[in-house]
Amino acid sequence: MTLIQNGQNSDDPTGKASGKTIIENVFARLRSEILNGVLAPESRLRVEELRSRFGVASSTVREALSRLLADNLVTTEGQRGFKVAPVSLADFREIATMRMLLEAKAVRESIANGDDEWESRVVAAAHRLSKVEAALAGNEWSAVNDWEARNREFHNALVSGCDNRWLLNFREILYNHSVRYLRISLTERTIPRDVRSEHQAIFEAVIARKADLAERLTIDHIAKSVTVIEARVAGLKVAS
Amino acid sequence: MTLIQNGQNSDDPTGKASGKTIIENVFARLRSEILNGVLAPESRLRVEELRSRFGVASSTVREALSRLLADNLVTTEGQRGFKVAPVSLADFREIATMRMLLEAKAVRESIANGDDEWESRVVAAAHRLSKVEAALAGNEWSAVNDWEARNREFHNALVSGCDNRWLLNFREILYNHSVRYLRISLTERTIPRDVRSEHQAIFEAVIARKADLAERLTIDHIAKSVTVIEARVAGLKVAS
DNA sequence: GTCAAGAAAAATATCGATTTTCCATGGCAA
DNA sequence: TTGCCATGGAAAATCGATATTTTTCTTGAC
Repeated sequence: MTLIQNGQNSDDPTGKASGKTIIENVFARLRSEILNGVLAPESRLRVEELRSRFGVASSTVREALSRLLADNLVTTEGQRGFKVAPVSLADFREIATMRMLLEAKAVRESIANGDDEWESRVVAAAHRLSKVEAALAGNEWSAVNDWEARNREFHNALVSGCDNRWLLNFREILYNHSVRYLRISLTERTIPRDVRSEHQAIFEAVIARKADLAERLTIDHIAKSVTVIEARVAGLKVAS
Repeated sequence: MTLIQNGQNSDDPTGKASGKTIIENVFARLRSEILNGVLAPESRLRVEELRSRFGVASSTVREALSRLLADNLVTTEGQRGFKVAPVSLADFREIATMRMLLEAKAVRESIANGDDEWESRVVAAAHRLSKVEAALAGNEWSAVNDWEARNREFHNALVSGCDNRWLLNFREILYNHSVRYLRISLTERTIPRDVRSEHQAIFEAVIARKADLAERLTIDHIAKSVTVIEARVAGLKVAS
C-alpha cells in the first residue's frame, strides 16, 4: 500500500516541492503521528483543529482522514467524527496472529519464487541492518531511527519475492500496526530484546532456501514481540 | 468492515431517512455499482460526473471514493483522479489464494471457539440457504439475488465464531472481490456449478466440529470458483 | 438535589466556487 | 516528417462558507 515517509518530510503540507498532493502530505503526517503515538489511541481527530494546525482546508483534512481508514489507523462512526484507532492487548495478539500467518506464507512464497534480484535485495538489506545493529550494541540512541527503518527494509526484502499483492498489502498494514504498538508501549525507544541473532538466523535460512525453517523462525520472531509487549503491559501502568 | 446493502437502498443519496450520512450512502451506491460491474473495471470515476448523477457536492463524492480505497475497489494515483480497480485472472487467483488461507483459518478458529450461539447461527443460515437452493434447482431466475445474499450469510455464519477482527475484516474484503469477479464474468447471473452439495458437506463437517475436514472442504470450495472463472475466461461456457 | 427540556456552543458533514494540474491539439522550427 | 513548445479546455484538487447534528450548559419543575 502506501509507504512510510519518516522524518525527512518537509514541514509544509502544502509542499508543492514534493510533487505530492496536499491530501497525501496531510495523510502521511497524520499517519506518522499516529504511528508514533503523538496522537494517542482513541483521541478525537477534530477536523477544525487539524485544519488550522496544517493550514489546509477542512475537506482536505477529511479526505486524508478517510484514507487512513484503509489502514485501520483511524475509525469513524456515523455523525461523530474521526478517532485514532484504539489499542488493546487483545488487538495486538490478533495482529501478531495474523502476521504469523501472513509473513510465514509470504516468506515461503518468496523462497519458492524469488529470483536472483530478490536474493540480492535480501543480502543487501541484511547487510545494512546488521551494520546498524552492530552499532547499536553500544546503545547509540541516535541510531534507533535508522534501525527501525532498516529493520523494515529487511523484512520487506524478505517477502519481496512474493508476488501476491493482496498478501503484501495486508502484511504491510499489520506491520505498521505492530510498529505502533512497539512505539507506544516501549517508551524508551530501544531495540527490543536480542533481535540480532534472530535476524541472522532468518537470513541464513532464507538464503539457503530452507522454507520450513525460515517459516518457523519467522513465526518465532513475531511471537517474541508479543512476549515483549505483554511483559511491558503487565509490569506497567495502563495508559490514562 | 462495512456491510453490503443490496437492492432495497433508497434512490436518494441525500436520504436523511436512513439515518446514515450522505457520504455513506454514496459510498454504498458506488460500491454496489462496482461490485455489480455497472462501473466497469478501470473506468474512470470522474468526480464531476458522479457529483451531478448523485446530486451531491464534489467533496462528498471524493470522500466516498476515498473510503472505497480501503476495500481496494478503487484506485487513485497522484493527480489523476480515481479509477475502478482493474481485474485480471492473475488477480483473481491471488484473491482465491488468500481466501483459502484466511477462510480456512477462520473456520478452524470458529470450530475451536464457537459457542452455542454460533452453532445455531450456522444451522439457521444453512437452512435458509438450502431452501433457496432447492428452489433454484428449478432454475427460478428470480431467486438468484436471494441466493447470493444467503450464500453470503452462510459463509459469514461459518466464520462468525472466530473473534479475530483482522481476520474477519480481510476475509470480507476478499469475499467482496470474489463476488465482483463472479458477477462480472458470469453474465447470466446463474448459480455456479453444483454448489449445493459442497455447502451441505461443509455444514456437516463444521457442526461435527471436524476441523481438518471443514478446512479442506472450504479450500476446495474456493478452488472450484477459480476453475469456473478460468473456464469462463478461456471462452468456454460452463454448465448453468 | 435530581432530572428533563430546551437553548447555546461546538463539531461534523455538506456544499459550491476557485485554483491548480493534466492532456490533447496545433503551430512552428529543424 | 519529426520533435518541441505554447495554449485552451477538461478534470482534479483545494478552498472557505453554510447547514446539520451532537454535545454541553442552563434553567426550572418536582
